[in-house]
Amino acid sequence: MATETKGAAGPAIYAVHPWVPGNAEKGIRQQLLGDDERALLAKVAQITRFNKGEQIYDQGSNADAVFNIISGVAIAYRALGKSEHVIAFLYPGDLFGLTEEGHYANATRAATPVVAYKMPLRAVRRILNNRADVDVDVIIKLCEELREAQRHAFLLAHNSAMSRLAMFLDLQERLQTLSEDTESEIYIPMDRSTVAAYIGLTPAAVSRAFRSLISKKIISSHDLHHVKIIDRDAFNSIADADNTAGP
Amino acid sequence: MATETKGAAGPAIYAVHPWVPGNAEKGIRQQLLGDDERALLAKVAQITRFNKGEQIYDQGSNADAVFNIISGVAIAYRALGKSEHVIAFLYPGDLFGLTEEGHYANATRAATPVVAYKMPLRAVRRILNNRADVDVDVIIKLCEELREAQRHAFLLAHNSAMSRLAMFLDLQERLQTLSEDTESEIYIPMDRSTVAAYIGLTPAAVSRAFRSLISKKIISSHDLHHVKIIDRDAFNSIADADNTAGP
DNA sequence: CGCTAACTTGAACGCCATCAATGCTTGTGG
DNA sequence: CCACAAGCATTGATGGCGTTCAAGTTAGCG
Repeated sequence: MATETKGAAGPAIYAVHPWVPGNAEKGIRQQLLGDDERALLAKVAQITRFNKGEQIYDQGSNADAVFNIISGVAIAYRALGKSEHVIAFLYPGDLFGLTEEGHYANATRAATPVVAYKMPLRAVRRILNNRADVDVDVIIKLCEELREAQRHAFLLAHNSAMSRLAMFLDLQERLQTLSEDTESEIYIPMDRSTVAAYIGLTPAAVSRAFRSLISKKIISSHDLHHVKIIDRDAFNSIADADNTAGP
Repeated sequence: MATETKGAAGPAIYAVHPWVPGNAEKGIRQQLLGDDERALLAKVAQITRFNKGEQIYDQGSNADAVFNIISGVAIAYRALGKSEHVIAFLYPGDLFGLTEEGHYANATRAATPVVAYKMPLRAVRRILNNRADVDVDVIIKLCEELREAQRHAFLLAHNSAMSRLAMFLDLQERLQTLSEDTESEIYIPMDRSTVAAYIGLTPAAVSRAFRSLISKKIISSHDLHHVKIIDRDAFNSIADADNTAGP
């Protein structure tokens, strides 16, 4: 419906293309899809908007569509008792809803206002079966998401609140190195309790860890959603925590 | 070299095929590749053997090959200080070395004697670029690995040793539901410290958690590598831990 | 059959969870 | 534009649980 195709519009998958030498080291993210691929996907895509906090889909509900974020940040999460566990943060260029079939394995909601392409599963499946080039792009993206999930588990394997928080900030910074340069602030789109649910702590512990990093003059923050790393060396030695091994 | 092609030999990717109705619920794993695809991959594959504990590749080394396990169990891990963090356990039918390019993102070693197909990256890339059908299989497998990594993170988000251990056993059981039926023993191919490195605890804590589950008559074990679940209900309520919410 | 590495067990410490109270911010309606 | 209310973030005190370090035991391998 709301699908105009001016220029190279259409779904976009951003990832570090691993076959281009130099990219992996520098963490350069680029658009994987070619213009014709984007146009192809655009034909079956609908632009959808979600308000901050709005549910995108529920865990266990029928999975009939795949999403591709245009702008905003979404949260993939699962119920964990009366609280919840955050699985991943989804940024522009990310693909989701693909990882589960039949029923969605996690729930997803918008952390900020979100604009996304919504693509019916049947159509996506048809394209995947015919276009090897699109497939490869999806494979690359999935590898990236897999690495991201592994990093998340790595983060959770640390048992100091400060380490976890520092690693979290590091991850967020990396996710935003799309267009920003170093020395800039890290933007934290989600609230404290969501951060807590991601790094496996209580909001209280997250708060204390923040204050601890601030009092050590390692980071600074005036706004709840913006953090700046002051002492990069100290920060790294905490983020790498027990990771302070030799080469 | 050691590549005989009798019948439908060649690399095999096992996964829950999500497009076949009923599979997802029952967790039925099946061979994704067709005979011709297996033959195609077999042409570029070499059968390789590793002894128990032998290194398959190092973290950061040049990634020039993809592996597909035929038999045995491998461990993907990363250094974490002077200890290590286990990222994943790789079972027959799993694909690895694919997720990282240029350099391997994790190290991998054999937990038991391992036999695997080793496929040069260039050849695999060529196949991926041409065969949309193979691509789709890889995509399905990657989605499964992604879910697995997410489950791992979910496990690590719990903060009771017993919960983590129970979830770990649950995962292991699931990975082995390839050919075995319920009520059978769970096989634990790796040693305690590797379990500890996977669930983010110390070996001491793992030991205590085991004894705790045993003294509660929830599991039994005579051998360090075999566990049987006696009280399935109690087990589930611990494995789902705080996950004891309604529908 | 003996050695070595891995597992178990114990005691003390430290860190985060918990619960509760206070302070801040965001959004809403007057 | 201000006042109020509701949710979110912070902060404090206490207790439980896993880490740590170390000693003792078992298991696995030559």
